[in-house]
Amino acid sequence: MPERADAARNRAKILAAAEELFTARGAAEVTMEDIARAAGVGRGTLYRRYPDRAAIAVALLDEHERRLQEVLLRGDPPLGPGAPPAERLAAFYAAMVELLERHAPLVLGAEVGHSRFTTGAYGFWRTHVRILAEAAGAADPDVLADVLLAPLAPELFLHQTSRGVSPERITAALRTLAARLL
Amino acid sequence: MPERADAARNRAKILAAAEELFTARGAAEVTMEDIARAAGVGRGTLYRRYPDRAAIAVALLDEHERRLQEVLLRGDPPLGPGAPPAERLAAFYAAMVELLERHAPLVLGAEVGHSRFTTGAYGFWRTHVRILAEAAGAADPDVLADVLLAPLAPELFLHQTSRGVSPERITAALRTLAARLL
DNA sequence: CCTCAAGTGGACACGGTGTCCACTTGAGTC
DNA sequence: GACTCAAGTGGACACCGTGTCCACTTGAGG
Repeated sequence: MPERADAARNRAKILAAAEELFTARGAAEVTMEDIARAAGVGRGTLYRRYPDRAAIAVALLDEHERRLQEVLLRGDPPLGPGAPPAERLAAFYAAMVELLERHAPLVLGAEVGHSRFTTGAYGFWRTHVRILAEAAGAADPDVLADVLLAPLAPELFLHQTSRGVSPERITAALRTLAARLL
Repeated sequence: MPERADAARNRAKILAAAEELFTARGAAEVTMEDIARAAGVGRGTLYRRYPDRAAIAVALLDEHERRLQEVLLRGDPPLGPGAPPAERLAAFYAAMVELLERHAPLVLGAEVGHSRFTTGAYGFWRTHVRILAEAAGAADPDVLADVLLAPLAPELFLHQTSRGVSPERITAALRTLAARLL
């Protein structure tokens, strides 16, 4: 059965309020109660849908990530299939940096707790990179995939940019990483 | 003025109790109150020295890290000065993986909050790696240093080992990383 | 208009945090 | 060995965020 009209309205209010708060203050500084109040909704209503902040951040990110995942699977090269692995990896890095740039607070919010590696998205990125590593004939692609994804950790991205490092420099460094390793 | 005798005794009790609890349950599952009780000490006494769990974990790690830092600065090659950058980086990776293997719960505990990059130790590792990158003539060593350190994130290490990846495989993957990039 | 399941919201109990302050204890002094 | 007092101690307290629970409201289909 479909969602009731008022429920859908509240879901939208919650997501809008949460996105606003996350980007304004950073996910760590936002409580469930803040979100409920900002959305004009009771705490019970909030918990009915989202067990914690991470779930809300994941919901907010979902759309953006899905789009990138789609392109990786079926888009044009070099992001999509067709280009040599090293170039595809470099393109993937560039896309991820851009995603971090736009949604870093959300990505970080999605990792409340220790969720980073257990989230569905990480599994997807991991598989993608592992397949690239395999295609390039790398030794132990399974471990290499994690190593290649490590520099995309959102805390690192935030730390670098807060130190004044531009996203472009990060992308450039990752491009050489891709070129050297695959 | 030096520390009073009872104070020193309590500090020792606190550190011993904390180390035990951290390794037994993982830092996230240990409260300040747990530590105080296990050490047979009041909460006030605990807070007098350590504002939070991270401070305790840092104190516990300090000794181990100092030893490695000493070797990096003044030990024999390839860890110490003298060997080519790529080899020194590989040796550093191996030493860090070993340190993670032995003290992963502590390293993770030391990162409660977002401290990873603001801790003194990270700065040291970062400088070390940056100098190696410079010596190897890499472009933008400043950014590369962070990228090269990213695969040593303790959460990643724990995730990998919990998936059944042996520390040796991790070290091997990092060795090729070092060889290719410097 | 009626019904009832879906949805709502706030009260509540719980657990951890960090502070505060009255008390105790150790170490120098004579 | 008694005296002094700053350093050190510990537990009571107030606060905050979490997650649950349940009596009430609301919307959609008959």
